[in-house]
Amino acid sequence: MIRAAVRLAVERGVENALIEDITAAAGVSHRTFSNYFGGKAEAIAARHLDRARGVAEVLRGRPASEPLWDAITYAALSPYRADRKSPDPEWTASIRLMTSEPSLLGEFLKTNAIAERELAEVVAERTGTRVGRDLYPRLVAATVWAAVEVATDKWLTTAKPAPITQLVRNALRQVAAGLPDPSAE
Amino acid sequence: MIRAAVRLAVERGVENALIEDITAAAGVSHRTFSNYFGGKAEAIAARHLDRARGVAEVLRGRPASEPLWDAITYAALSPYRADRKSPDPEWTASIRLMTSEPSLLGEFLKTNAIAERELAEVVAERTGTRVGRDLYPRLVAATVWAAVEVATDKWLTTAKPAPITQLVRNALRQVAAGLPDPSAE
DNA sequence: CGCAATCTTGCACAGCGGGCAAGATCGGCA
DNA sequence: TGCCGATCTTGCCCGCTGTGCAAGATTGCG
Repeated sequence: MIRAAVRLAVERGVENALIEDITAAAGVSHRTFSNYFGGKAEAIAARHLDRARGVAEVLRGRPASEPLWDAITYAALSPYRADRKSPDPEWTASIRLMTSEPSLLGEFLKTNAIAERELAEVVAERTGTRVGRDLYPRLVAATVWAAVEVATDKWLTTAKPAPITQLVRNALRQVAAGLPDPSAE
Repeated sequence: MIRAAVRLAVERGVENALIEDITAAAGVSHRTFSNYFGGKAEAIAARHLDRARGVAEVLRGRPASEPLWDAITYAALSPYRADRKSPDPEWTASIRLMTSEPSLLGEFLKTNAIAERELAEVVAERTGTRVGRDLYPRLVAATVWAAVEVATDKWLTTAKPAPITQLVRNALRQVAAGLPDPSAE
């Protein structure tokens, strides 16, 4: 069902991919679709949501002895490890779609916000901080996702991009170390 | 019109504030509303969008001699300077609404994304980097907004919060300096 | 087999977004 | 002042969407 939604939306554009078409392609009724998803956008974002939430999950599984940012980097790269070689073309297509179509962008950002929230929780556990009290875990989670988003976007929009794993690693290193003005010496 | 949308949505909830009601309260037709906004969410977020874009605008106006993060901090705090005393209650209400109502959250995040994009542009100008080529300006813009969002959220959800300007300043200082593990010594 | 819980479907309806064309309003210009 | 073009507003209309409701199908367990 998710696959049908993504495929049709990519093929003919989001506007021209009627829910009716999607449900027909998936062999379910219009009504069933609504039982599972709040709308077209949610269906298209569903796969990405799973991947994103996995990051927090993986981080939780890392040994406590591992340095925080090493563990974070490992977790942030984990979605790409699942892909045998270059990232799942269906996933990249959905990202491209969600970041380019205004009607989907909101849902895309929402999924990242959900994942970010969960990541902050795990970071808090690891660092002995509390999400409700300290800024730290939320700042870490927010900057991590910011780095991932920026790296992903660069990877998607550059002609001959470096491997996405390297871009993410690079971005994470920068935000972890701070971002002093490069033009000031 | 924007005011009417926010007021009604806050009073009776987003669901129960029909566009028809909003347009009636604003003295315009249903159709005119659609000419200006793509939907209820966009109307409610409009004010926040203006404030958010102002940050990039203000940063552009800062002297080039000012250290980057000082200028950024000044710009990030500028929306609050407009408010005579404590932040505009209408604005805070709209933020509360947008962050709590799932149907508005996407639009809220979109506005921040737009502002972030513009901020990245200005940061690039200032630091001699290029948005298309370097990760740096986008990482800065993204982390700045992350800091602002986290600080704002804490301010909104804490019982007796510190002044929001202080929270933002604090968050910005942390992300600018990097985020090493506080539990590791 | 039988029953209960869950999932799926069809129906119906209000709300929404937007194309279109007619009318109103406003600005400049002679 | 009076005219005209540009912009803004409105009403009409239609297809798409989301959801409450109730009936029917399916599944799993005893």
